Amino acid sequence: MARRQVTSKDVAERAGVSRTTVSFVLNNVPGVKITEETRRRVWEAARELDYYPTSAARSLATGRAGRIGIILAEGQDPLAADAFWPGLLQGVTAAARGNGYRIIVQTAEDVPSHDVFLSLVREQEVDGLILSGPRSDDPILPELAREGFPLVIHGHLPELPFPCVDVDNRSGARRAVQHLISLGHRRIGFISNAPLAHMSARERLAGYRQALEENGIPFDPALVAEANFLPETGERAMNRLLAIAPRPTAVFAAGDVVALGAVRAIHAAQLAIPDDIALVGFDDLFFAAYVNPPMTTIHVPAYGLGWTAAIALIALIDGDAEVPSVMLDTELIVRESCGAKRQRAL
Amino acid sequence: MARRQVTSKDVAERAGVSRTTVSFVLNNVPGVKITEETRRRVWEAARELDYYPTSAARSLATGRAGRIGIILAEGQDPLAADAFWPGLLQGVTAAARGNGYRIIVQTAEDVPSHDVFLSLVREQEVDGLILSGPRSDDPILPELAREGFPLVIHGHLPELPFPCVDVDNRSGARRAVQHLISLGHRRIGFISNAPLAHMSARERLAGYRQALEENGIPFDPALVAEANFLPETGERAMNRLLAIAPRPTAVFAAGDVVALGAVRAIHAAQLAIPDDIALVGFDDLFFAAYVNPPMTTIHVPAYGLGWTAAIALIALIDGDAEVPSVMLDTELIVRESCGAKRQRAL
DNA sequence: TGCTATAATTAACACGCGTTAGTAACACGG
DNA sequence: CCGTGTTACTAACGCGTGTTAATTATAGCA
Repeated sequence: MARRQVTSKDVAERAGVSRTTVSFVLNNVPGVKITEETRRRVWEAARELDYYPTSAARSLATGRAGRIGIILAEGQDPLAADAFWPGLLQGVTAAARGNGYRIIVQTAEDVPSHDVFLSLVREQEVDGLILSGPRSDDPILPELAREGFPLVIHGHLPELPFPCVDVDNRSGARRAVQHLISLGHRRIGFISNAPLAHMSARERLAGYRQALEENGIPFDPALVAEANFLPETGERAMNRLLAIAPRPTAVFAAGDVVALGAVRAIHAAQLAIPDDIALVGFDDLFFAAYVNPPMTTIHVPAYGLGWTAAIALIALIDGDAEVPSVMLDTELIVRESCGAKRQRAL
Repeated sequence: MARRQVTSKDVAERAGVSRTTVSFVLNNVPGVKITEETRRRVWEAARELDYYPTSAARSLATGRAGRIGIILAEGQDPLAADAFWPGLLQGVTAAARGNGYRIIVQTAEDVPSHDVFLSLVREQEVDGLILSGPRSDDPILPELAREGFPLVIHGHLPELPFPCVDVDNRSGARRAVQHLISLGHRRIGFISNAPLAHMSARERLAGYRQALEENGIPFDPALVAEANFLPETGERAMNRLLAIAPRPTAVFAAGDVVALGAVRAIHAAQLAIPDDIALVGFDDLFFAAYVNPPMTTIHVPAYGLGWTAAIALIALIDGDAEVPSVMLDTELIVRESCGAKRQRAL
């Protein structure tokens, strides 16, 4: 039934050479002289026997696993986190495959994060690790930093010397608000994606303020409403903004999920988007194109984040001393909710 | 910097026993008599040295990788596929972790699928494989079947002897249509999620017909419109149904993605959901709760699919001769688009 | 005491690969 | 003829574990 294991010894015998020569040829070891004829015979024997080197043996001999791990933590925003996984994973996979690495994923829902990944490191299952949304208080991280273990953070963790890969939240927010301003709005509300204790929320607020400032619009704290990941909190935040007189003519909701709640609140108030209130979101989660009206939002390059993180990690594994943190740029996706298309049509 | 590798030899020396004893104790090998005192000393030494067995060495010795692979193929429906990944992965991960397995994921976008997973099998990187949305024409699959390689299909592939795990599309569709019928509808349109060449589309259509039949409603082929994964195709299908006189009072869109297009078409025709046309979708993709109006749909248990597939695979790996295919049940999620809540409120 | 059975432990091998240090064959200049 | 290189290869070891077969200590019984 199960086919007999083909080893390099079999290939060696078939080609009439030693196992060493087989290894040299198949791995294309530089600096060893082997006749072209011998090389041919080895390759042919390997092909005929359908030889694949056993990964465990190779790992044991080389001391490298040939795998990188990625820890996917949900944080408090399962909806958005879920929406990012596929792109992130594809980016990591693509970059890793191009460099001969496989991917091990672990999801960390509620368990203490180091339970999930420490054994990966200690058992040498992986050569390096990408942490997406880590608990910054995990006591293992400083230890791994001291050991120089290759590790890349997706997100933000400045107190440790690991390279971080993240999207440029501030410039993205600035871009969104600038768009609204250039459409003529001057009274623009802000709904945070999360409590301001979160770095991403603070950064997006900073981008909002920066855009206002650059256009000489005074910042009004009353126009800032805090939401907390879930659509319901976005709805409540929007209702608070709607109660203000005069009402803002536009709102930047710093996360598509909370923007969904804002949409609901606006419709419940019998107001139209974008005619009564223009709306711009953030994240470009994949439902954004399909809600009513289709949402103008800031696209976050999930695939690019995964790719970049993997490339950075591989550089670390290869021993590069200084691998810099990276902030990826965002993109404004203009759909219907901001009113730009309608305005242009006039 | 990098800490010195701790081997079982170190543990043995520290505990004053042989390496063999260490292995016996730490692996809790049954049938070997070891003094309680010795056991204690070994465990203590292991703990003090922070010993973790190297996975490559263990794999080489045992012949088992301790990993299972999952191939995520997009098929022609990236939107829905993306929405399923996270739940599927979490289910697989949870079941695998509980049984001491790690997860290797490979995404297969456009590349020939066997390029993506054949080396995983041949290099013995994984003890078994879960294929999500495989190309049924891959010539490697019959070969793996002959070898008895542990493999589970997520989806449908009856011509090969692998266990399949899928959702019960027919009973789910029947449930959706039955719901509309029990709300009083008798003229119900059907929009397929995909061309009827696809098994899932045929099964969902069969469920639709079954529900009609069970309620004595004659089947009218004119009320069946074929869509093709994307929202635009759902929009076109809906427009065809809207052109029929008399207009259907309800529509079962056999996929949430095409249902989005249907929503757009209905709104474009200045009709209201559910007042003019009631709508039920399928899949419960996570935007379903947030579109306008919130969509009544059939929930597909992505997590459960992953869990079940992993459990089946582990049974195969453990040598169970007959691992049956499984069809998981669906659940009707009643929201606004079907009109049930409104009706009840009257 | 002497013999046997059992409990406790270990020496030695296997897993399949990469790799270092070495060998044999041969050419070449003097 | 010797000595020195160079080319083309191989013998042998190490990686860190699991496991089989053998060995030594301990108890039981006559």
